[in-house]
Amino acid sequence: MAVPSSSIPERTSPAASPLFLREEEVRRGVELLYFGYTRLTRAIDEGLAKQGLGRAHHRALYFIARQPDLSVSSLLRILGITKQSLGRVLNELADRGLVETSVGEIDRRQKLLRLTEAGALFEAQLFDSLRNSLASAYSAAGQDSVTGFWRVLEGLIPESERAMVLDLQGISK
Amino acid sequence: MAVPSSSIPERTSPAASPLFLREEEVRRGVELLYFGYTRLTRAIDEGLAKQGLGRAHHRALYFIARQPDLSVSSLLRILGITKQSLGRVLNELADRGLVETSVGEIDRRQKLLRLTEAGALFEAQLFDSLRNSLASAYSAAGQDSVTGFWRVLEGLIPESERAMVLDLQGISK
DNA sequence: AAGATACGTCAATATGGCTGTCCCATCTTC
DNA sequence: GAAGATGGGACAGCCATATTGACGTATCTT
Repeated sequence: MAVPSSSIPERTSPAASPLFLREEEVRRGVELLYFGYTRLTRAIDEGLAKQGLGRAHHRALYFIARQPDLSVSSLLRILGITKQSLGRVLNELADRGLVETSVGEIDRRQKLLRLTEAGALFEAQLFDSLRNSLASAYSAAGQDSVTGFWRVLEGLIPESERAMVLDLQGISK
Repeated sequence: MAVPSSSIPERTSPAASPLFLREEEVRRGVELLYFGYTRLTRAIDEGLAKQGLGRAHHRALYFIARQPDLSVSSLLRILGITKQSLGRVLNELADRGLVETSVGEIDRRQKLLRLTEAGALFEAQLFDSLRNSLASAYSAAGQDSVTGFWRVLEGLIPESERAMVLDLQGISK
């Protein structure tokens, strides 16, 4: 048994005490999440590299595609990075003609972000790669598994942020 | 509907054609994976920052804890990074007295890695944070969901690498 | 003895974050 | 209408983590 497990009572069954899991169940989740997540993004990295872009650019493209005309501050809230970091990314995307902005109608201080035609095409290409990966994983696992997959992941997101994520998905819960 | 979805026939039901998912199901998976994964690691980042370490160090500590006396090349294979990158990380961990090495008995060229007592203690602390997060997500979702969660994630890992991951977990499948 | 392998190291480079500071335009409030 | 809050942008410098390429040494295999 691995050294750091010494303090964990392995005899405790998860059914008896669901908040004190056996180490193997935790490690399995951690590892599958790590490898699953990195493999999902790996395919995309190649497409991005061809354009001299990185994962940060994809995240911006992705969420702009998801919610056209969202404001810079909304995107900042979603990504959880600083204004400066996002600023660089957005400038690079604008330089390449993938993203364009317009002045907010309600609040003229706001800049609303959306993809150009080229940007939408590029994002769609990257999205295809995500769809292919997820489609094969979903169909190999079956619909019930997919629901469980979603449920567990939702539980990993702190209460305070869960609403934001579900909002993105149009879940008004 | 988001711009890049234009090429996706939303009418196609996933049951009829599981390999051509509706966009919303893909986006939901992508987003939950992104937010779930980053939130899981966020808690750990704080503990690491106190010691002046980063996520890369944690990954090394984690897998060394998981398989004491594993070789440098095994760790390289698991992490999928370059020798140079790992070298720096291991040196920093050794400098802080968290990791120690021994010469391989079978093959004296190998260096076998394991945690010192301090290293094991530190890794156990970080692991606690992982266990807490996963425990609450698992128990909120229920055992069936957890199984589905695992199944989908396994499907995200390419065939060629799946054996390596399952090996870690003692699944000889 | 020759070649492959395990490991380490020097050097340069890229990416994507961060902090701190300062600025301007616009909206809100008093 | 002035004061302050807010949305957005920009400059400078720093840090962590990864990369490539080249080279060196000890050890194992053939």
